[in-house]
Amino acid sequence: MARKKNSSAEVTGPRIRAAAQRLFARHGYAAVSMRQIAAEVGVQAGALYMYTPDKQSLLYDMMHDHMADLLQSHAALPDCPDPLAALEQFTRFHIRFHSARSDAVFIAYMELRNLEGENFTRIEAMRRNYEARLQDVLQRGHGAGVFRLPDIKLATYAVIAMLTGVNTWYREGGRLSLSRVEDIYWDMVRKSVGA
Amino acid sequence: MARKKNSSAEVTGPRIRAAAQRLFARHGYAAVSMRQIAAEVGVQAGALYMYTPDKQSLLYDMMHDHMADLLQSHAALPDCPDPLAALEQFTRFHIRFHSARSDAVFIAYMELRNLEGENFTRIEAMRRNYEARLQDVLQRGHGAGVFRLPDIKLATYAVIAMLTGVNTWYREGGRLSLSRVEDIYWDMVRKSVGA
DNA sequence: GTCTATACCGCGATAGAC
DNA sequence: GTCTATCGCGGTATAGAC
Repeated sequence: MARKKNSSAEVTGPRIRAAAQRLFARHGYAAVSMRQIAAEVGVQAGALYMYTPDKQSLLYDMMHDHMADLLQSHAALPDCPDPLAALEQFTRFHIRFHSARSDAVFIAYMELRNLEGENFTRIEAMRRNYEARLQDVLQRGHGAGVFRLPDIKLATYAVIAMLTGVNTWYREGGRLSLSRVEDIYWDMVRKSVGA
Repeated sequence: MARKKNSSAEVTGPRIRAAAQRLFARHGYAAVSMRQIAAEVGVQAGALYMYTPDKQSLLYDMMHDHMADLLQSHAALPDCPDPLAALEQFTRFHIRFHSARSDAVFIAYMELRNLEGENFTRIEAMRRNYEARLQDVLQRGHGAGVFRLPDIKLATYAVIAMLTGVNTWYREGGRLSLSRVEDIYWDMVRKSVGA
């Protein structure tokens, strides 16, 4: 196409989304104003409305993109017929994927209640989809006698909560490398399901 | 004392705090207005300022009271010299205490970033104090050879995250009684620390 | 495509009547 | 102790110039 490259139109949209994500993660959706986002990008507040119909869409779109990326990336993993290998794969994938996107993850968990109507329903469904994939692994392992689980549903919640908790304290360049963190959590997850 | 009972002054204060807690938990501190709180109580917005100097104090006070209650209730538990018994005690205490106060717990975890200056520092210190008590138990058990832990600090984070996760799904009158939930989580916690 | 200007609203907080 | 009225500010979103 003969479209001009580096036109500011092609660059301002992504910059707005990036600034919004950073600010929403830091201060919370409700506490961030359109004026703040505009200032961060270096445009006037009115100019934002060339790129988003409103503030709510800014939130919904970033949450949707994040969840779609999560589901797609997880689906792209190689098949693991062995439940133990599948659980290890899930554990390492979850930690690695989430640690690389701390702002988006934080927003996805904290700002659900600020989604209006249909928006909430759609994101919630994607989250349940993801959790169901872990539950399938646990169910398979339980059926095969590889795991010893008092309750599949609660084990799913427990493992997800444990893994997602990594994001509350992990910072790059800290005491432990990410792959060491993966190792340690995998050890605890494996034990917790009785494998 | 000859003070009149049921004067509205003795009743309005607590009602304001209760309404604020309910609304903050449901919609988030930043999204709730003083007018909404007043409407919930059935007074005008201006009347709130007889009971709180400002909106921020409303948030800080409820978080402080919650954390103080948590620390005091935990300190009141009987001593457990045996690390395994101590970990079971902590597990059951945490689940039971938190499930009975879901609004306060939700606020304590979600609204930390809306505390200004000193307020943040003080609440954060109380939270670290509570987590240190779990870490002590794990440390003792590790030293005694009762637990097998790859990393004490991460195990603390993992157990806290797992247990606090109960609040995201547990509802009274659901499929499982609270003491059954305690049993199931205790089973997973015990296994995860290698006991 | 971005600006300035602005409409319109609701915010936290205060003052003074009752 | 609660009301009404109001201040000053900043919110989202839009209109029209450039």
